[in-house]
Amino acid sequence: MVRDTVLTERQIEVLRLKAQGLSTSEIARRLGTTVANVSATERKARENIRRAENTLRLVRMLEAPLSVVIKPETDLNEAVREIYRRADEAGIWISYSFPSLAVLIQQGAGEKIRGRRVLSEIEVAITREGEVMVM
Amino acid sequence: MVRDTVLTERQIEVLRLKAQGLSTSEIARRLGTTVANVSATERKARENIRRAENTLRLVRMLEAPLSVVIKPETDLNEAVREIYRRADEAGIWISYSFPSLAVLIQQGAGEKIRGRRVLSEIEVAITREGEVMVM
DNA sequence: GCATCGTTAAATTATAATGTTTAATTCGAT
DNA sequence: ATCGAATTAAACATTATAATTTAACGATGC
Repeated sequence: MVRDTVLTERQIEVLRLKAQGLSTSEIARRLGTTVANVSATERKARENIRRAENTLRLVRMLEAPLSVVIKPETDLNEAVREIYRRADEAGIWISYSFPSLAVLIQQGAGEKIRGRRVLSEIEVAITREGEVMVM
Repeated sequence: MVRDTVLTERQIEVLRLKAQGLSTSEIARRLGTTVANVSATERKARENIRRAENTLRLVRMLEAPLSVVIKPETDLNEAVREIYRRADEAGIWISYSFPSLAVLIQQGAGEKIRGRRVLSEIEVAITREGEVMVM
């Protein structure tokens, strides 16, 4: 990894040629390999990019100065109120309105919330910048 | 990798405990291993995080709609003017002043520039947002 | 139907990264 | 100077990921 990224030289080369508008078969011809190979390589490259994004998000969460644990059986509205309260105590200004924060948590929690009821424990991280993330 | 990141479970665990303020030896005790092991694991974790950052920067460069190639023997000031000119043509507003752009390029180019003289070819990518990156 | 183009799956080989230990080293503070 | 805490290096076994091929599958246009 010459550039010190999570992509291999091959993956970078494929992405570069794709970005230049070349078709998969053209890239395959240039690199002297099969279309299937190029396609698979591009796929892995994009997986790695997604992983890199997830990594930075996780790190932000780990570094978050405040984490709020929502217990099972809590109502979603109560959970949101709790988050506001705790952030307030910590002197952090949440950058979301009540409804949009509720949506954010509902989506981030996935199966851990059904309707407005919290089914299993959720950990919510709040960054210094008021960003809210579900762990 | 449960969270689909470039970090391993072990690395995440070490980072989490570190973020909670535990000392290396406390973490070692908890994880049932040596201090050296924890230290090395944390180091690798941070390397991976840096790689993730570099990856996203590279991807932004690859997706950049404009790339300017600076030839050897060019004067740094001329290079900067060239970048402004080409961005202008492409309807992109460079978000840097002349001097700060010169500094940015000088730093990004490393050994490729000595003083104000470009020694070997430099490729500069310009994003839609006017961000400038040396490839 | 049948080319064309691309994606996906499975299997294999090659390559690279991880976790771990031991020992040596660095760094601050006292 | 030395004590405690942390980092680094070297070496190894283990595990994970990459690249590649072949074959099958899925669209899309004619």
